[in-house]
Amino acid sequence: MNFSEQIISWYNDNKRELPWRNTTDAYIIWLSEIILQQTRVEQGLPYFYRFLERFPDISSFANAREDEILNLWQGLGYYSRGRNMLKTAQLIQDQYNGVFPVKYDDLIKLKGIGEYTAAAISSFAANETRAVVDGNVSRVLARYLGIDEPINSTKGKKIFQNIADELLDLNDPATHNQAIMEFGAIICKPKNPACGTCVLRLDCVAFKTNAIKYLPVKLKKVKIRERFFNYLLITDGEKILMNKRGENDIWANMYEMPLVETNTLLEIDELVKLPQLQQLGDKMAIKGHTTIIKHVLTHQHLYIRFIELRDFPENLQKGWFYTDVNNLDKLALPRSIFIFIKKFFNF
DNA sequence: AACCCGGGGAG
DNA sequence: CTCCCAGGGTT
Repeated sequence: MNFSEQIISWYNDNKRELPWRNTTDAYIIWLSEIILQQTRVEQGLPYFYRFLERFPDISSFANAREDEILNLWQGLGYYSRGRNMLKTAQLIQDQYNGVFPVKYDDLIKLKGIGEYTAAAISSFAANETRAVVDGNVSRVLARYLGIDEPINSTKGKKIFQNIADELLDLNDPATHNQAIMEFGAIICKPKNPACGTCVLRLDCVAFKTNAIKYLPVKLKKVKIRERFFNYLLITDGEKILMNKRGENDIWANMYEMPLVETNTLLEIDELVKLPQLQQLGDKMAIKGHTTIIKHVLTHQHLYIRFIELRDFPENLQKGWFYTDVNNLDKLALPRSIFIFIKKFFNF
C-alpha cells in the first residue's frame, strides 16, 4: 500500500464521528472549517451546534447582525473569523444567489477563506482534487519524509503544499484529506505521538532516525507585549456603563467597560490623577478595586483590574453608553470581562 | 517576511 | 512555564 492507501485504511478503522463529516453541504462544511481554524475539535464542537441551530443556512447567516454573531462567537477567540463570515455570507447571498460556491478558485477569493479552507471545502463538498495543508498535515509530512524546513516559513509552506499535492489520492481527495488530518490529530500528535501503534512507522524517516522529537521545525514566535487595562466599573446594580471597542485593536467591535490603559502598572492613587479619570467629573471617587488578573493572548499579556467608582460620571466619552445589567448577556464580551461580570452580578 | 488576531488544554 | 490547535489578514 502506498502512503494514501495506508492513511485512508487507518482512517476507515479509527475515525471519530464528527457532525460535519458525511455531508457535502458547502455551507455546513464552511461553518465547521472556519470554527476549527486554530481551534481544537472539542472546543469548537459546541459552537458548531449553536451556530448551525441559529443559522441553518447561508441566507439566515447573511441576514444576521454582527453583534449577534460576535455574541455567539464569544469565548472562541479570533473574532475576525465571525466578522469575515458575515461579509462572506452577504456576498454569497448577493453575488451567488445564495448558492455556496464549491470551486477552489471561487472560494479563495472570499473573506476568511485561505488556501487551507478553500482546499477543504472544495474537496469535501465537490471532490475537487486539492490537498489540504494544516498543522496536522505539515507535521505528518515533515516526520514521515524527514523534512527539516520550517513548516511556517514561506519556502516551507510551498514545499509542504507541493508534497501534499503529490501524495493526494486523486480518486478520493475528500477522504484522503480527512484521513491525513485525523491521523495527525490522533496518532502523529505534536507531543508523545503514538509511534507504537503507527501504521506508517516502518516507512517514517523521523521514526527510523529517532528524530520525531525534532520534527517538525517551526520558526520562533515574536515577542510578547505587556499592557495594563484598568476597567472602570460604573453601576448602580441595575444599569452599567459600557464601551464599544474600535476596529483595529484586539476584540474589535466587542464590548467592555470604559477602559483606561496605562503603559506601566500604576498604584490606585496614581491612577486617580490621570486626566482620563479627572475628565469624568469634579468629585470622582473610587469605591473599590479588584486584584490584577493576567489575561494571556498569543502576542500580548494583559494585566486587568476593575476599578469601581462611587458615582456616575458627569461627562461620557465617545462610545460609552449605559445599558441594563440584564442586557449584558446579549453583548459580545471578551472572556475576562465576561467572567468578571458574571461573578460580580451573580449571574 | 513580519506581525497581528483568543482562548484553552496538554505536558 | 512552553507549545499548539482542521489559519487568515494586513502591512
